[in-house]
Amino acid sequence: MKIGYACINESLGKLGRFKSVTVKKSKEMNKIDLHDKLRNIALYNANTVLRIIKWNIEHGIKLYRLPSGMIPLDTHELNCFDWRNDTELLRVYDSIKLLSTQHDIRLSMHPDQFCVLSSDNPTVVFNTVQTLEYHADICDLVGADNMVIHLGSTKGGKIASMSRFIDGFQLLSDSAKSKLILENDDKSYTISEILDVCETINIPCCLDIHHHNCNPTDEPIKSFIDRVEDTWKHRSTRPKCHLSTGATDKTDRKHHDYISEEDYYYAVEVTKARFDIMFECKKKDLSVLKFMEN
DNA sequence: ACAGGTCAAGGATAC
DNA sequence: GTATCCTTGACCTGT
Repeated sequence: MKIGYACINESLGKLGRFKSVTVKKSKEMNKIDLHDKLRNIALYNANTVLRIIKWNIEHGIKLYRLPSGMIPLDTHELNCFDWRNDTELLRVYDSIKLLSTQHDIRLSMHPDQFCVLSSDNPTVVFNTVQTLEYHADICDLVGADNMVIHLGSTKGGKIASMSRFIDGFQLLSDSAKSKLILENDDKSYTISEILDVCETINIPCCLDIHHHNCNPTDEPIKSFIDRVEDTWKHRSTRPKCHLSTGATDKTDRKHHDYISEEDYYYAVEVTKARFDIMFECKKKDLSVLKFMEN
């Protein structure tokens, strides 16, 4: 069982953070300057991931999520940086892959809220496919095994939306399909509904325990564990769950700075210590460290 | 050095 | 239909 965190590393200070550029700023720049800026940021972000993974190795942390902004403006029409063919950048990605493989580090990604495969707007679905393909490419280059998203929209009802999601999934490349995993959310789709979709299209289900507390099912969480585990069987990876502590109480959708001991040991118990646990809290690595000392 | 405002993208909700 | 919030982090501007 591995535990880990997402994106930022607090211990490294400024060196554990990432760079970005806004569309607005990019529009004010000439193409050559913008190209250089995008390339520099992409290189900086890749080296930051490498730096963080080295730090993770020193501290025994073997689970880590890369940020979505590895390539600034990734799928935006303004992007003039041919990152897929940049030898220097690919070399850094390769170092990440090599180091992670050597040290048994599990990597993942999490495309953000704008990725809505279930949208009723074809343009949104088209953009989502582009974004998922971009994430899948980065996953391949650094050796990440999965990318997790939410089911998304509920327009026209959940049944119709789940059906749109399944249709949207068919638009993805085999590479993206083989990495996509689905997570229950804190407002709309419960673990039960997510499992139905996962079983239909044969993709793994990522159980978010805090989301389940906010958006529960009639049945207790433990009754879903076997089904969740079964969705992972066809991939050669351990099941994964997300864990947060509510800012004020169990059903507070806002995340606390740290994961509480109570929540952590509950997650271990519920998943029978057979799942990797991704911490989702503000203090990132600092929270994970608290549970690494024993 | 620090505080506050701003920023690509979708969706839900309130008016 | 339009405004606003959700929510996070980086960056910029003003003090």
